[in-house]
Amino acid sequence: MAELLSQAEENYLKAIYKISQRQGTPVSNNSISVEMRTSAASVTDMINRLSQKELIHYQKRKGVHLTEMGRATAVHLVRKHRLWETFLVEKLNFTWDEVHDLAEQLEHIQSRELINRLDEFLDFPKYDPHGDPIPDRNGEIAERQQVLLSQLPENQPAVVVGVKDHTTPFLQYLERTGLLLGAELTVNERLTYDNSLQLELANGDKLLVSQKVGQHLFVQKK
Amino acid sequence: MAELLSQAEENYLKAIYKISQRQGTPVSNNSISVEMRTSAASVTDMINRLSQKELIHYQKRKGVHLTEMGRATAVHLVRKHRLWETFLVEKLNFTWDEVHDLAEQLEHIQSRELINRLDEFLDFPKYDPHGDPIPDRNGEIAERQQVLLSQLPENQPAVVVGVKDHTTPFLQYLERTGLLLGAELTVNERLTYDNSLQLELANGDKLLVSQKVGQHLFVQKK
DNA sequence: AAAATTATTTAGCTTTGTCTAAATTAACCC
DNA sequence: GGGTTAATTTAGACAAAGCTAAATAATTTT
Repeated sequence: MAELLSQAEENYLKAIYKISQRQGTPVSNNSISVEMRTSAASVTDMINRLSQKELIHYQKRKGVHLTEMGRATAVHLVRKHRLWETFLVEKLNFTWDEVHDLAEQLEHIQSRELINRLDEFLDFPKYDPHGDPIPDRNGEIAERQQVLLSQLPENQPAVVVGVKDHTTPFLQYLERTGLLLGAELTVNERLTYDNSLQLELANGDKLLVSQKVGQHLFVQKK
Repeated sequence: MAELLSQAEENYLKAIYKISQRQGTPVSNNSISVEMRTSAASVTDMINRLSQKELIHYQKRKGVHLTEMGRATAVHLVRKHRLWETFLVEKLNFTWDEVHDLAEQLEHIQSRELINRLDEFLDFPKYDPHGDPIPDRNGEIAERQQVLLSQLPENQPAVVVGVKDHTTPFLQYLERTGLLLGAELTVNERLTYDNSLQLELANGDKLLVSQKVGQHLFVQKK
């Protein structure tokens, strides 16, 4: 699938994959340079190297998209990242807001066998601690029919299944308010003044959350 | 203790530490280039960089020795390497001859906290799967009064506690013959013709091993 | 002690991956 | 449709880590 790629090459592939998931394809030089916090000139260099290796297709000044091989490599990186995050939280008791940077390092470890054994050790988890799906060893990704909390109809029971914002402050907010993965809730009322949401949790607790929170939490209807 | 070192710098420190353990100090440019399988010119370059950072002391054409900081860094790398090996064998069911290369990668992951939690997860092991001592978080190394099997007096009961040769063929030889860590044995007879050893295991099995094997197995008297 | 061998350093080159500044091309706006 | 702005590429530099070949120093041999 992939020869030996440098960490830099892997990071670019991941960035391109991430952007294309968000904004579709083709992916511009500019969006990559923003995502990677690097100069546009560096991106041009790397685009040439990755094209050379047939991991991406590039049309001058048009933008980039991943080849099948590039996509598979990116998906495998995502698999590694999410399995390591799961390991760190489940086995080493890190909290979900601490694990991202560590997983960024660990995802570059080269060994198919290691990852497959880690997967088995963790009992083949389908989702990571943030609710993101973990690609299986064939690159298949379990998609879930989830919806943003902000789009949930009133009085529709639902379960929290993921976050759209992975930053520490948001994760800590959820920690404090108890809106963790698996929490069951319904929207009692949508307040039109500022689009905040009046929630009711399974235990009867009521909680008022801002529009911003509603737009960053994924829920699944029950 | 250590600022951020590159993997190359870390590998050189480890090599210097390893050689100085084996052959004492100072460590020559040449021995480093042999150990690292790299050119003497590259070693000269790196020696200059590491001196600059005060990780080693160097006197032109005399040789190198680690500073306190350099030694602490090397010991911490050894700690990481051996803890990861232990993890791979104990938790992911790798065999002891498979784990070295993987640990070489994993030992460069930068996080004190990760290693301390891994240590705890593994229940603070004192020795790795090859019987080598694991430095604790303060860099203390449990030394053992071990002796080479070839130096064990006849009829002195002993336990296998470590290997001096970490290569796959040797480890697989031990696997096949049952001479694993923890095996109890006595030397019944030393055959002067070729210095091979007639062993008797705890279960009564007899086993003839070559001089070479005797010189690569550590045992502890009972 | 001179010659031969071995070890070390220097010089110069290569590849990665980064940068800034300048030049070019594309896109947008009035 | 011409001008302004934004995006992209080119050119030229730099640092890290490696290499080979040549020069120099140290050690061993005879």
